[in-house]
Amino acid sequence: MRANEVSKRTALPISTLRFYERKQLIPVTFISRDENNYRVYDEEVVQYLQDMKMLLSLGFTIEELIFLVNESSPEEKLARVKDKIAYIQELEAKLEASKTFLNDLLAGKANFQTRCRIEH
Amino acid sequence: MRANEVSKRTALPISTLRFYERKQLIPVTFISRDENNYRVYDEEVVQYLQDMKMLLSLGFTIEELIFLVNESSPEEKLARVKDKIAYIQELEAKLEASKTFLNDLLAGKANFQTRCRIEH
DNA sequence: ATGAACTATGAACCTTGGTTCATAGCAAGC
DNA sequence: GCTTGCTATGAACCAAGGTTCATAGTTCAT
Repeated sequence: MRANEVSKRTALPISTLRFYERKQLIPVTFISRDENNYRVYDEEVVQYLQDMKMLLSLGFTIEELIFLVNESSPEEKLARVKDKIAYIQELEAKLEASKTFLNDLLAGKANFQTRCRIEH
Repeated sequence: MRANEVSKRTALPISTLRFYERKQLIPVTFISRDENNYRVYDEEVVQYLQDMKMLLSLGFTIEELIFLVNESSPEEKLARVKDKIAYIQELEAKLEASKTFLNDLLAGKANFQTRCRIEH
């Protein structure tokens, strides 16, 4: 499979595929080269990239993912994932607080709008 | 009040205060100058900055906040805040999905770990 | 067999939200 | 009055996560 197909199947720009490869987020075993030096991607890379995309969208950084993928110990992987779940729960609490804050703004409970109006 | 005090009361570095000012996130009416050209901050700027800090931490960008603060129409402000609440709700749904994904990882339902192991 | 589309490369560029630096003028305590 | 510390400025720098560019070789459809 060449870059174009991987790009279409993962909805990641080719430039991003190359960027991830440069960052070593894509294990070398997923990519070989043909006689023209064109990249040949393994079938499995599609699912792998979809997972990475998901994990990135959760707030994992590329560095974290590289560590997660390359981490030799399954226990370490589990620990990382558990950490992330805890982090997500914190985020959820924060978002709840945020909604309250914004709803207070809407209800006029905060003096934010008053202070904004001062400016005009 | 000078920069040092604002910095201490908002827990924002002075460099950040100047950065926000440069970006026009701080309305000019909150800052004047003394005879030495030192900034003199209005008392109200403390609460204002605390609000901005909160809003930034929710995912508002500086550009959004500038617009929100300077928006002349109260209706527009309300619309913006409502949009943000909707956005936060989307985020919450996404985080829920993320937790499910990660819990599946932990439970070994995904084949992510298997594929990770392939690399070693 | 020719032009459009695909692939390769390294380097430069981009955005967001800031921080650091070099240089210089005030300030405040002892 | 001297030293330490606060303030000022513009410009450069930073990290993250990519994207764009210039240049060059390859492939595919007609």
